[in-house]
Amino acid sequence: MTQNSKTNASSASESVVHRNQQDIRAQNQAVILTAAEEEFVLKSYRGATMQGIADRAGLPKANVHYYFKNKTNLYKVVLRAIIQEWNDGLVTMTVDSDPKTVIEKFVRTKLHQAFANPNRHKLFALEVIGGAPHLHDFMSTVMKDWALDKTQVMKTWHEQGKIAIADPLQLLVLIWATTQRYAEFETEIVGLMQKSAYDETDEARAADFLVPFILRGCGLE
Amino acid sequence: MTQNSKTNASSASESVVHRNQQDIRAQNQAVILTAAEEEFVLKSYRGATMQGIADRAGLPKANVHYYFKNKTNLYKVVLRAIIQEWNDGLVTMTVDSDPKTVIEKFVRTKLHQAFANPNRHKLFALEVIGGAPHLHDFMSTVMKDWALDKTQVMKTWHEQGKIAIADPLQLLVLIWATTQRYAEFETEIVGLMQKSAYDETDEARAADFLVPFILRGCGLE
DNA sequence: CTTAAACCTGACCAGATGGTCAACTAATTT
DNA sequence: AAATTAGTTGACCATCTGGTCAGGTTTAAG
Repeated sequence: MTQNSKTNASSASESVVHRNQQDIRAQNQAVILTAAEEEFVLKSYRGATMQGIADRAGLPKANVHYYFKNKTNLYKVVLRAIIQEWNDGLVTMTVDSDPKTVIEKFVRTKLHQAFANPNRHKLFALEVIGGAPHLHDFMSTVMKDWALDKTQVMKTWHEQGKIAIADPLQLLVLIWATTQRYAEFETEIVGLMQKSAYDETDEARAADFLVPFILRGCGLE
Repeated sequence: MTQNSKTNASSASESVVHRNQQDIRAQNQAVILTAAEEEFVLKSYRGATMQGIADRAGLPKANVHYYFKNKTNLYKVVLRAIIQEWNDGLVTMTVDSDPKTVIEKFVRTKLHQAFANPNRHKLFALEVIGGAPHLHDFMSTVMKDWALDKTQVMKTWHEQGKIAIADPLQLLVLIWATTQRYAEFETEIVGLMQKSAYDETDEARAADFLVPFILRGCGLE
């Protein structure tokens, strides 16, 4: 796959097709970012090498440096994609929202992201486990504000008797844990399922289990 | 803390107290292992340096090599402690067991381990996320056998109408995810709780939330 | 008290890795 | 089609790090 884009490029140039510079930039950057994501997940920050990323991308190492100043910069760009995805997965919830609807949508959204982009979730997890050295700022501002706002809403729901959860932060942690787990622990779960990779049905199977389970846990449904 | 044991050792030698060799071995190995666990969690395998581990242990680098042949060997010893703890946390469950009792005990045991030894759980998670290169053998034998045996028991429970879970593997994943999360994502959770570390009440708070939630989710209680 | 065994450590080395650069080719502009 | 800008890359280097080792000190055994 990664190899392909290189092969394609060469065969294309044989037929004297000139890629315009915008495409060259976009393509190469994309290939490098994907390669970097894989390498960082597999080897973690220090274990990942620029040479390894270059090999995965099918480009010479110096070319990687041409597009991304240095290793730390490349890593930061990868992290930015994670934060972007996190923001996209937000769900609006106010005291007037229907708890059941909101919670179900939240679980499904997070679960879908986990299956769609496991590597990003793995990378996020690696960061947090290692003390979030590069995400500390994001976590203590954007994420914290969002979380505290939402727990406040859920606390109100509880006071109104709409939900059986007295400590909403615990629920938030549980939902993140259960959904993201499918991405982070892909290796383990896939192994226990006796297969070599998730198939198209696994996200649905997880959702079918998780959604009713969590709603029941919340005293809904 | 780590620093202390060095300071203590020096001040002890001032008062001409001779540590016997068995104690020396045991103490130094213990200090090094703790230091290694921290360093490996914080920096991951490749990022951890023997010098860094030595500094944390308050010993010269060459001394670390004296007790543990090399970096890989030291890492393997640390991993062995993880597997040991995993085995200790097993719960016996047969088709005749009471689901509610067994599940509650399992959750509490895992949760207690998570709070008691967060670093080990973080290290385990780092391994799995990175594709479990060093735990592959353990996961595809011991862990798999145990998990498949237990899902079989739970499947029988379901057929007997004792439990509302049709897909026990999903439940197993959920329990692992929710309990271990408190260790793995310590940084994040502690931050959201607006404190700098877990206090004595947090394990109980997690258990009070998790146990009823999961039992309700299983259709018990 | 002598000898042996275990422990300790500063100094050193070889290999790996991030990063640079000069010379080159390809695309774009004028 | 000349000039300019963008992309490409092999070769090179400084630094970091795992690992070794010789010569030392401390503890234990005879």
